[in-house]
Amino acid sequence: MAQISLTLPDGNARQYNAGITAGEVAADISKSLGKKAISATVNGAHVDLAWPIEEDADIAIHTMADEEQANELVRHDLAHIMARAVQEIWPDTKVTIGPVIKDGWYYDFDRTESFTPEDLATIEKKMKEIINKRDEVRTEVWDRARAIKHYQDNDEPYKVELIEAIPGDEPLRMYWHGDWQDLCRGPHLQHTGQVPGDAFKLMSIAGAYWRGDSDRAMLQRIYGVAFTGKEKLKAHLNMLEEAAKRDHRKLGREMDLFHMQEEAPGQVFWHPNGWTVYTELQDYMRRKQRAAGYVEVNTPQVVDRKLWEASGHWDKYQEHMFIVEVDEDHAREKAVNALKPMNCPCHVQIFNQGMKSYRDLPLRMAEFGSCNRYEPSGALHGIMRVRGFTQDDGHIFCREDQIEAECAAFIDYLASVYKDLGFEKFEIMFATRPEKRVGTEESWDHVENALENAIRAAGHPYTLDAGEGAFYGPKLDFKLTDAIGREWQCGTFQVDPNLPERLGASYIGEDGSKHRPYMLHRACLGSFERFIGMLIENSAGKLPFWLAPRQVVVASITSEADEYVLEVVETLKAEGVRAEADMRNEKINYKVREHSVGKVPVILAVGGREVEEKTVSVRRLGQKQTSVQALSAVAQELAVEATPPDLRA
RNA sequence: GCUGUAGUAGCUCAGUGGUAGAGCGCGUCAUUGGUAAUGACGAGGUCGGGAGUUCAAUCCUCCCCUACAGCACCA
Repeated sequence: MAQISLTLPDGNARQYNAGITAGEVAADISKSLGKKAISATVNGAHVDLAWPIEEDADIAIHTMADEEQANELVRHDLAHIMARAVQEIWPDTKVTIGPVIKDGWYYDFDRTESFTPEDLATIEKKMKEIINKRDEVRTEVWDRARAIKHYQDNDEPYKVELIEAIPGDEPLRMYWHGDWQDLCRGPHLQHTGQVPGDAFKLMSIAGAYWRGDSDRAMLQRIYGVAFTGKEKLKAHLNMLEEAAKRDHRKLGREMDLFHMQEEAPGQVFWHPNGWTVYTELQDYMRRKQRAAGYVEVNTPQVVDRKLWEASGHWDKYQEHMFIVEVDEDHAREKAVNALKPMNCPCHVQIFNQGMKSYRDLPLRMAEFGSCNRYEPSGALHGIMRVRGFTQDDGHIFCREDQIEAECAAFIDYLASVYKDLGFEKFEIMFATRPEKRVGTEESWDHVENALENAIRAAGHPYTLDAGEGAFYGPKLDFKLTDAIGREWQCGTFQVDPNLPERLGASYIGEDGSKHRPYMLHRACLGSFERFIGMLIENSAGKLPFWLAPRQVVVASITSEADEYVLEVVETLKAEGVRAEADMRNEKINYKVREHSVGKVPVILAVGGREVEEKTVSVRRLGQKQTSVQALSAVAQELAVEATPPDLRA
């Protein structure tokens, strides 16, 4: 029998007969490792302990202490165990697929009856029984024909389809958890008892399309989360609770920022507090973009379909546009209009007015553009995904040789804005040509190269997101990570050779003849609505002082201080601080609680002593201790904090 | 849009085939207090909309709207 050499992570090599399994290697290294081992990585591939190794390889044996591998195995085995539990309880259920995802797994089932939330407890109970049985996990390699026959005989049509879709004719791996069998790539644990029975939880049931295709059957998906230990599960559930507390819809109500109602689905009624945040942010962005060399414009809301036909949007997005037709009795002539779903075609109209010279380029045009899109009802989510929104939109008309510098300048601009708003780090995704696209391959090659060179030149790391570009051109997407680790795509930078062509934009070059400009679409916040929603969730409502809608409440402790309360408020207002008086006949405890719930960053309490001494008792949101300070000093300090970051000395 | 769940007072929610209840909030009065809820009293709802079954519907059935979770979508 041939000898092979297996190299351990510490560099030591051991000799074995070819065909030895990783489990046997583990047991050979030490008895305890043999017991604790759960899987192995062989030449970079994560495999079962029962997997035979036929040639020289690097090998690492994993135990439950190897978080990454252990989580994968636990979640993967739980997917199988759950599917087995479901089929044991409801034998007429058809199985499909059940992959591992972040924090857990899901499994999609086809069953006539709907699962109910109560069913989850039943399934969980059954799963624990299976785990307690410590059933062996077996694997066999079958050829395709046998596997297909097996699933046909067992009336599992989805599995048949899956096998038929696997390219090539390599043999398939079949796994058994006890008597229950599934087609699977592996790897798995050795027996069901290795899965921690107290570190998983079934979370929810939802519909999901078979193979992610909305034209195909709707299956029932059950989601679960799982970890290697129950403390980790607990920590995860706490995190979810924490996230729920930050929900912008809840905070939006508690802080009296905005509301939404049935009569205007997907549109925001901004209340005074929320609108203060909005306008404060908009004022900031206006200063920033002016400083970055943009000219600001404004364009119509209701635009004839002819323009959308010319731009190509009518064809592609008609169903997602609000169509506006004036009543025939009133209209002088019949016209079909659409609420603008985007600003780009309108900006080209401005560009097209008069002759442009190469000397005018790059022309950076910005608009706080209000757009309306008829988003599918299921897509709406608070103020994060709405039907009426305002983008911090901008289009740069430029020559090809200017793309690189404009891209670099935009990344600087965006980094500076994000930093001011409390996000030090962001990620760049480089999205390339999608399947459905316009333009020639040469043009795509060209523009993708130009954009990639531009990011490289900007010296920022990026991740390739192949096939995710816009239909007209490649793009960069900018992702922020919030305080509890969630990612948000906000900024974008897109190169578009298509729209200037379609809408006939041109400039006169140095050579005296007409040329096509490139159009760069870019946004930093994305939309004010979404970004504010994200800011609320990121800060759990504790917005930075300069953005906080109610910055200071001056609360009287006794009515004797009322006059002084007003004086303090006036002093602060004169310093540009948003201050208000609370002289209600309530106890100070009550006022402190109410304004704390309302996320007011600073409460200044004043009673007899403060009136005497011209001081205020300062209480910062979230802090228990207070400090008594001179009014003048506090006013100066708060004036600095109230200044937007770009205006600070 | 699809699957599922839900909609009762401003908010959070209980409840019932015989036209509704709590806590908070709101109003009035008393209370003048020292950093996350002072007390008493009071007002407030055609039970999401429409149709049907029934002597009788907030409750049962059907349709619609909206929200929530996920999927699909996101110029």
